[in-house]
Amino acid sequence: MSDALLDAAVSQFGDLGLAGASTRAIAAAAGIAMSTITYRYGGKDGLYLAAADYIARTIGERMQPALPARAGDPLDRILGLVRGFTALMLSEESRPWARFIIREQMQPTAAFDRLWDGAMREVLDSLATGVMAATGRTDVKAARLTAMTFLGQVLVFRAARAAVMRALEREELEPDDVAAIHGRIEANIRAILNAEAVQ
Amino acid sequence: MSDALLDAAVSQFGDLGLAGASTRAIAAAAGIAMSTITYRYGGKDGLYLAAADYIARTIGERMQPALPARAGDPLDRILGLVRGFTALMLSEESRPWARFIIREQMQPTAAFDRLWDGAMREVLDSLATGVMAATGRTDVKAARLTAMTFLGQVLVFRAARAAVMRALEREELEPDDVAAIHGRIEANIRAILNAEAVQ
DNA sequence: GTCTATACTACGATAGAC
DNA sequence: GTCTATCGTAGTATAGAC
Repeated sequence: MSDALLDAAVSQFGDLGLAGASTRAIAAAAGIAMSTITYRYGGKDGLYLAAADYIARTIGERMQPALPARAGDPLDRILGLVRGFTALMLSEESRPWARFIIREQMQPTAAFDRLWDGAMREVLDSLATGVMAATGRTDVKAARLTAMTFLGQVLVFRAARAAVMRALEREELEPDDVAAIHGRIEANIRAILNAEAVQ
Repeated sequence: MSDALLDAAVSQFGDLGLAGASTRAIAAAAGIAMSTITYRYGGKDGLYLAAADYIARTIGERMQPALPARAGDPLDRILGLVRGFTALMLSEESRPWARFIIREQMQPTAAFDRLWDGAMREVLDSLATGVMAATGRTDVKAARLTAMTFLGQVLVFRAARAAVMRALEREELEPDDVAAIHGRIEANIRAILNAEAVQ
């Protein structure tokens, strides 16, 4: 379900933060009166939480297909999950809500619980399970740590996008940059899991 | 050189962003009158840029010892650089200015140039040079991409700190968590460089 | 339910005393 | 140089018309 008000809220909260965004501007972008926000969500804070739910729902839908830890090669499952996450992080679509999430990571509010429960925990668990299966190791915390380093290699291309663009000397990501990033990450993960596997 | 006003500015701009932070609150934290900010830096924007310079200077000083691409094993140089960066990202000291930088990454302003030139470019170049030396490869862009994935594995522990704490089921990072993170990252980098090295 | 009006608060900038 | 006092602007919330 699409919602003009929530789209505008995610975009502006993501770009400017809770304090920086204004309900006037959000309402204007959504084509409604500001007081309608008060009516529907009780105020700015309520709208912010609703935006978090909206993001969690969207990510959940996007990642769902890759999630189930069904039978199959664990390495393939991990690579599929990471590739999906990478594509998401590189996409323009992810920009506003990735910003939203990173802000919440740095300063969690009640909205972070909704993001974590609604979208993040499942992805991390699925990755950690795959890591254990692929390496033959059983330390859950260690597997989660490894999974985190996988996610970090992907996240950096969104969270440090400005530095990435300077490093690549580009104005924006070209298709061959995207391919190179996918290839680099996949090679890294293969190397790490390979080195970690118990004989 | 320490400066109460710049410390307060970095902290509050980092936590709340340019729009969210207020000059009144910054001045109060620094124990000066708000109008003194106008006098010294011309206004809020000027203070923000000065804060960026201050951060770049601080990071430059911290990373300086590990930077020179002197003789020695390239793998050791890389691991030393990454270990220093990891210690910085895990430290409480880095919290306020890491937030500041990540905000600038997501929405670069003129302040990003100062951060990039003053602190980041040198670290990335040094890492990329090390990657080329360690693997025997000569593609600079590819080496920078690899360096970025190294930094991403470190950055995630600051940028996604809230998720890390939930994954580790901790309230705050304990010494053995820090040791495990250092060990995980080092093992990953060894595996990646090893797999990448031309025979 | 959604709008327009308005009340109230907090912000950044500036002028002028010291 | 640093302060206090004040101005204009923009923010959220609310009351009341439709």
